[in-house]
Amino acid sequence: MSPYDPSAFPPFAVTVDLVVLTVRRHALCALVVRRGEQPYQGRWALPGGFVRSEEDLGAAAARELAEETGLCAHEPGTPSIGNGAHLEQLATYGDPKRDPRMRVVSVAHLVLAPDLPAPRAGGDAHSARWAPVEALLGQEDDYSREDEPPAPLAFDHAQILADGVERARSKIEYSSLATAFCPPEFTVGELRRVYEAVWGVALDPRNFHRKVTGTPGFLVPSGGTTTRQGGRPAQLFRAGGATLLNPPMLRPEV
Amino acid sequence: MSPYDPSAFPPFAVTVDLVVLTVRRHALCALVVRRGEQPYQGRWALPGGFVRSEEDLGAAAARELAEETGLCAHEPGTPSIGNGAHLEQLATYGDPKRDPRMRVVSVAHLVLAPDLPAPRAGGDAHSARWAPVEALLGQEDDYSREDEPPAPLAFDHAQILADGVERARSKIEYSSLATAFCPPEFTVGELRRVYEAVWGVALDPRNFHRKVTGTPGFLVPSGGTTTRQGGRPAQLFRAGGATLLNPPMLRPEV
DNA sequence: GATCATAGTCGTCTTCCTGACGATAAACAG
DNA sequence: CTGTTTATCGTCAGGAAGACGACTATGATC
Repeated sequence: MSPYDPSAFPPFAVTVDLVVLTVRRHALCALVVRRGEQPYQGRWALPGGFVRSEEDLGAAAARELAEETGLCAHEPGTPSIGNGAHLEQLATYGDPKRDPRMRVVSVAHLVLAPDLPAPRAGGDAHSARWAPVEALLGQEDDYSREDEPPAPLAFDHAQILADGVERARSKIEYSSLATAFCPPEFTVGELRRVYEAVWGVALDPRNFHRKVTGTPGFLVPSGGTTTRQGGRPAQLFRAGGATLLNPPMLRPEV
Repeated sequence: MSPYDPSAFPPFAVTVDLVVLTVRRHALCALVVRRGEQPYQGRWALPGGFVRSEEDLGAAAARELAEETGLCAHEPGTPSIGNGAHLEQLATYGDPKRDPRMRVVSVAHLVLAPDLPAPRAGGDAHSARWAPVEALLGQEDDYSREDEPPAPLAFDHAQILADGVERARSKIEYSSLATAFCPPEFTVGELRRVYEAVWGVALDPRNFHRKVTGTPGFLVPSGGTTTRQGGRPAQLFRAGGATLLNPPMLRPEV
């Protein structure tokens, strides 16, 4: 190396893998599909697939997402239309032994989506489901009554998932990205429960309310109220134009 | 798609590109090499090259870095020995048209290094040099007496460089990574000039001194003093064990 | 209908951090 | 010796955040 000789380069397969996160029943959940073939047949894996010949990486990720969930994702540059989810590139994994069949370089992407109905299984997956990330990553916490034993994810997908979760946890600190987990209209309490689920901590409702309503551009009132959470009616908000929070939300000490 | 069929995948070339940053003469500079062949012959580009068949992505980046600069980089997981620089994966660029010859997916890496002597030109590059990022990115600022007209970088390297610079700018806010720009022993003033060069702002020496010396684990005194910056002798420090700064350094308003 | 549980919202107080900036200390240049 | 440069310590006011009390407006229960 490295005479830049295009005629003699080692060929790689390039795939995209998706870390699709949502908040369901007060828990951070990831989308996983059951593998229908070897290797790791029958094991859970992150959704993904090959990048096509004339396809950009982000486009491939958005296509795979649509195939698996029907979601219309938009990257930050793209104008935000419809009920799209947030999509961003996460990292690239290229260990020579990560796929026993051949050399595969996978460009992982992170998707943050509001709570959805059951995912539709599509493509090569026998089935798809939402699973709490704690169970998938084999944390210490209680999945005593979870219906799925914590079989490890296929390939290096546990590492990819862990990286995606950590990205989400840190990114909602200094950006308004937590609203990507919420429906178009939401209450301060619902947004707080998103933070609590993603961080796995309890937050003071009064300080949280003061913080988010006092940050300019974070939330804009939509006029209505709702009692879907019970208790006193809560004001409804939409995500404001601000994307960066300054000063940031502070994650409580460990 | 996407039956995961290894026998029928579109082949890609996978490369690593390097954004190597350092601080020289109070300016943030990047390592660029002059291209010796088509396309973009004679233009400046980021150093990089093909990933080998049995080589991990980070290893390929470290190898290319050593070939270009002689630097021994270590990724965060690796134990930090010697005069190594900081290396981390930045992002992956895979636009189908980014290289006119063929489909190339490039995994860009970010390297932060202390000020070095002139880079040694190696590999396929006719020559290598440090260039201020402002000139490379065609900023508004004064490069009136720069010896190089701001010819745009080859391929999409201007975008990659801009992403790397932005990563460095934000990362020194909440991590101790600014010390990667410093020699093993440095003064508070030298560290402050790193921040000033990377951010392009002036910082109050008194508040900066209070902040960095008051953050536990950021700096540990090494015992000696130096007057290499002129003026009153300054205490010498080494980087402490802390990697995350909490609370972070605050970048002044724009 | 009274009571209770639940969630939302507004305030207060203390503590910590930061930005602005005065003042002193220790070197070198003339 | 005097001015210049850089380093370092201190003070003060303003803002943000954690802890927590108090009040409000619903639905559920008796």
